[in-house]
Amino acid sequence: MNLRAARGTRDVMPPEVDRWQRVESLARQIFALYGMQEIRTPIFEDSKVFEKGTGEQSEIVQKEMYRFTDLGGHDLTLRPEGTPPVVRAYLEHRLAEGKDVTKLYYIGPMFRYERPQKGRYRQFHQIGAEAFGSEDPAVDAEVIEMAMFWLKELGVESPTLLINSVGDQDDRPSYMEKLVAAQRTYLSDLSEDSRRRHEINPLRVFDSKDPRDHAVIEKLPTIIDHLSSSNRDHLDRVCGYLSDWGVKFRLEPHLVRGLDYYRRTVFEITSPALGAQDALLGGGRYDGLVQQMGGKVDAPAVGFASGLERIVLAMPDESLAPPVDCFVVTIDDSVRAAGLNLMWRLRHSGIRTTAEYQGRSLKAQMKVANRSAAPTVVIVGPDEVASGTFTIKRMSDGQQVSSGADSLAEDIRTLLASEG
RNA sequence: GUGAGCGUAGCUCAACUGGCAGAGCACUGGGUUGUGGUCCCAGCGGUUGGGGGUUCAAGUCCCCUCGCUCACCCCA
Repeated sequence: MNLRAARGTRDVMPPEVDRWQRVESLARQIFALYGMQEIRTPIFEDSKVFEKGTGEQSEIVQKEMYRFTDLGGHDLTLRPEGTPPVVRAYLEHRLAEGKDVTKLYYIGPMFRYERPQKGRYRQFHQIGAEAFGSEDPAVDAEVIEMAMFWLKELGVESPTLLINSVGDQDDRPSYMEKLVAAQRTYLSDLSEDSRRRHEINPLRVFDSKDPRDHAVIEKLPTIIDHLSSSNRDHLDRVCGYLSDWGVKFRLEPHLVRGLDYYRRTVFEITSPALGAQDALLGGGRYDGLVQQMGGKVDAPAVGFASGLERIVLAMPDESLAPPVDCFVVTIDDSVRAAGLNLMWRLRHSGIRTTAEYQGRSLKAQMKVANRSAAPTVVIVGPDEVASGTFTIKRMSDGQQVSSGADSLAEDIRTLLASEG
């Protein structure tokens, strides 16, 4: 085997692709109920979009980007996440200058150069949603509730919603001082990785999976206890709406996000059906990002991104529907053209139809039909062509009925329906 | 970037302390006229991931390399 999909990429083959289509179509359907509209941004952007948006110091920009110079000398990057391109488009098309709340969602591939493992690929796919232009906690709650509604309709296995607030410029700086000071006193008890986090991004110490760190983490001050009164109120109101709308969640003071732009509300939805990479979806409020990316004034915003590979992993197996309704078999070459003609008519009457194309025997054609999972077979032979009456066979029980060329589609539909 | 495990037929896997590469499933043909699935018969299918070494002899032992998987890390 010589050519293979590149490391960290994979083909989504039938029938798995049915599940992907279901995830996507249900997202479109449900997000529309919240007034969301789709945006399609380019797969690659000027690298500055991610340096300014994702953050120059972030792990993603530092070591995970598919970054290249094109033939014209432009510094470009395959998008590692969806939010910065959407913000860029939001600004480029002057949406920030109106007062309306803008709700956008996107579906598409993202790229990060990481070691592949369960639920983690170098090309992966996200569905994300962003709401710009309001700091009403109702919008935070609405976006979260929408995500939960969607996952519930998809039947994903026990999604768990975690919520926290990471504060903003009013309360975060003084909290960070306390946190760093506290971490410093326990420095020798922390793992090497957490000591590094302490230097680069102290909040992420809370994310450590190293058991040695857990004891220290328990003793560190949490931001939720140091929120300003207005940020505490914002969080309480988000939680209040969620409770009103029947969304179960857990307040998790240790929840932090990897991206630096989050302010106030952060949330994550996990599922036990996954491995170590158990976050199905994550997001939060990112007031300030619009301005940081060049907006004359800021537009507050809140959104999330979900990983499709992970959602599909967490979905239940469902019995797959047959890919066709009918299979046409022809007894010999003399009736081949008549058979193909019948197939053409069926398709134009809305019956999904296929046939065998290797010129094999009737028996072999029947085997192919059986393998195709087509629920019905139309048999075309010299007698049928002469009389204009064809035989429809229902594969589940072998029952056969005769039908004229004009009533064939209708009779197939009847047979399919009576099967239940 | 770090660590561990694993690479044998299309798939799932066998092959004792080194001794003729196998099975099941799948696939192809047949079991007498124009009917699939179950059953029976026959058949196709392999540089044992690749390269080197040790040996009379390597799927098996050693070295290198490539790939896959899981975890760390990162995050969706």
